[in-house]
Amino acid sequence: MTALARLATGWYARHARDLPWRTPDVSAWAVLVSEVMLQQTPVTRVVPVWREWMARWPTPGGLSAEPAAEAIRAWGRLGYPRRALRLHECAGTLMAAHGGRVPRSLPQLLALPGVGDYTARAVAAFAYRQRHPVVDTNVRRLVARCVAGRADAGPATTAADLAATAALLPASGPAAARASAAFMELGAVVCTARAPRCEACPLATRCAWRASGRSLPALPSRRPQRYEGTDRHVRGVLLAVFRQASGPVTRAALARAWASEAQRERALASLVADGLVHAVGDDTYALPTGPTLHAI
DNA sequence: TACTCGTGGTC
DNA sequence: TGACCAAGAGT
Repeated sequence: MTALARLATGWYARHARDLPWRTPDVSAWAVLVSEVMLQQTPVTRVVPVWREWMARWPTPGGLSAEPAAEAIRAWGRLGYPRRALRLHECAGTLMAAHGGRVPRSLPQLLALPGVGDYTARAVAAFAYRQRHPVVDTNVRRLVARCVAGRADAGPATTAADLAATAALLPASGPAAARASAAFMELGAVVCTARAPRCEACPLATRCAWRASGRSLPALPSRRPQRYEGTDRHVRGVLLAVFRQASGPVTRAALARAWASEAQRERALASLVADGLVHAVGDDTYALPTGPTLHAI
């Protein structure tokens, strides 16, 4: 085992947050749902929604048997609601092609809706204890600092990221999975983007970035981050109307939620294009009702 | 590759 | 106060 993995794993055993999807007996389905919910969404907001989903849909069969609208409603305000739709599709794929179980191989996981490179590796490692590098934004930053001595990682995940992380992992699957969880946790709570807590870091004595004097991170790109008034905002406002309605929603109801007609129509069209909303009449729309597997 | 896609907390 | 950003995926 590499020294970094040993130090990180030891720290993790003492300081890891007590997150419900880390309980030893959680199913691969529960891990998969947690990973999708955690995509670009903070842990504190995911926890209560994940608990609700697991209580309601402990297996993919339960979710796939319900209309997609229920997944969208139960998604609440986690953001990026296409993830709820993909998770519902994913449950259907698991039932249709995998016997209701989450597959174990990376290629099969990658083929699932809503599962990309990160999530496939996270499920293989955390649910099945396989030895795959799990590279998220936290790990990339940790490795960039500790190993490469840079203030932050480059713009995109590359084969180099995977190779650099794989080189840190212990030989056995379970130990590698623990090390990956430890690296992610360190990046999330200690080696943070803005205010790293090097005094609390178990890797500090071996960190190239710290040894070289902690050069400042590059200035953030100047892409506008404004949310108020964007099309994304309008989509959120309109979809909230659909979530709260028990049935179909009229154009008039949407007009009450957002005044600008051009922007409202543009947002509605994009929701329809994404499959989050369907037209059910001339001036009426609703969350998607299908497909359900069967009507018992 | 670069862009789109929500939401709410933080400093 | 408002810019930044938090376990990415899909196109």
